[in-house]
Amino acid sequence: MEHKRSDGNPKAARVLSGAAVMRADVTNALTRSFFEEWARTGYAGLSLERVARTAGVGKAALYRRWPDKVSMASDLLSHVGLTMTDVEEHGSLEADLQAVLLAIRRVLRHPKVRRILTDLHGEIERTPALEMAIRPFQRARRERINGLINRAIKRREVSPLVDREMAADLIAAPLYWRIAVLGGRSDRAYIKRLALVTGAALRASAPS
Amino acid sequence: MEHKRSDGNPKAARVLSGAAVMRADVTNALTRSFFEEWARTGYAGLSLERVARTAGVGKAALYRRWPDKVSMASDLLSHVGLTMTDVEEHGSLEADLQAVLLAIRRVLRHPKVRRILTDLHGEIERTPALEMAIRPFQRARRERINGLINRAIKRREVSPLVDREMAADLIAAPLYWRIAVLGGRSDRAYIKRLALVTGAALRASAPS
DNA sequence: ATCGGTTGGAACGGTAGCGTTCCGCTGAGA
DNA sequence: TCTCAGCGGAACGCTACCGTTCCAACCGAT
Repeated sequence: MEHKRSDGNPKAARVLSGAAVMRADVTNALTRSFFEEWARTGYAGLSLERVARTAGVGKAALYRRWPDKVSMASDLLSHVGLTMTDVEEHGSLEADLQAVLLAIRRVLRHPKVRRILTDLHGEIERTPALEMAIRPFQRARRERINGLINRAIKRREVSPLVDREMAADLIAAPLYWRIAVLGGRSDRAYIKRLALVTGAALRASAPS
Repeated sequence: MEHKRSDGNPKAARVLSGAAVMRADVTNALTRSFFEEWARTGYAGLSLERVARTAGVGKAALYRRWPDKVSMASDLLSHVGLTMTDVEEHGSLEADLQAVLLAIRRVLRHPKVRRILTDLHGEIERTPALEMAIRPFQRARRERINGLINRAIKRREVSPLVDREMAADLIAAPLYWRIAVLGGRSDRAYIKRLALVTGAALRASAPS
């Protein structure tokens, strides 16, 4: 991952001394088009030539920034904001769960995010470099759920022996399955019930 | 779906009267190569030319059977055996759940199946025809879970008001997420605990 | 033995993306 | 004002796949 775009902050363009620097608006247009095309055609069908074209940019401008598709994807993914700052102390396990589920739904509601995510999960088997790029997201989700469980333990709502790994699966999977895989709906009532049911599952998930 | 291969039984080749019929061994080689390549390159990167080549078959033989990629995929998927005959009366909700989870794991353990499945879930958004082809599988899974719930209701283990739709999500999703999306392990102890926890969730899933 | 349809193989023209290179233009720093 | 690097755009040679067409060889049914 040694790109010519080294600082990771496109907005710093054209402020360096000496000579011209790559323009931030071009970088932004390329970034937008990349994800747009990714959602439209999938990663495998993604053509950098088309990305540059729909960005209204020459191919040279793209290849000056990234050497190839997987580097561009990894770099752009690693620069996506994580926005996981919510502390989420809502007073009960079920309330915390509902907040997490709503946050997950908020992300999965964007059709582009949904398409890119499902496509990505299929592509990772073929392109391990992409797995590295999304590891921070997985870690963030895991820590978020860990915090939720720690609070529940402190409240004596679940056993300290609760299986955290299984808990992570139990919380994230059903909603992802429903929204992203099956393309189904999930209104607020569904989320609320899912939070209650998941809470019951977590309370029962201590090893016997 | 009006292919020249109309009977859906390749083994009936060369028994009709009158003249030569497409050879079943060629059809089988193409089928095998199609899924092989699908697992290797993904649906989007799947090239019919390569399928014919790796099958040791001329392109003409392939195009004589299917007009294009999506027709071939739909046809082949619809001919995959469902093997959902197990009645599964194991005496308790948890035992039934464990049997279903083990069956799901048995399928997801095959790397090719896993790859094709995750790829398929991403591709469906772009190729709705594929969705039609896997509907029978979804229906079979749904009925299997419905039967499981009916037996649990009869045993008075769960409320008759249990949310069947959510139950389907709760049962299938965590294991799929763990094995296919995260690429994680799932030994027999994990399955057993997951069955217990899912059972607790189902018992709690009646509307308040 | 003849017939008819499938076979593997090769080739067709067309489309498309890759990664590179060159052009004349623009605009900001010196 | 001059310089210089990034800019859009066009073209390069290359590779690959599409869907079609032709061929001689083959083989089972009649």
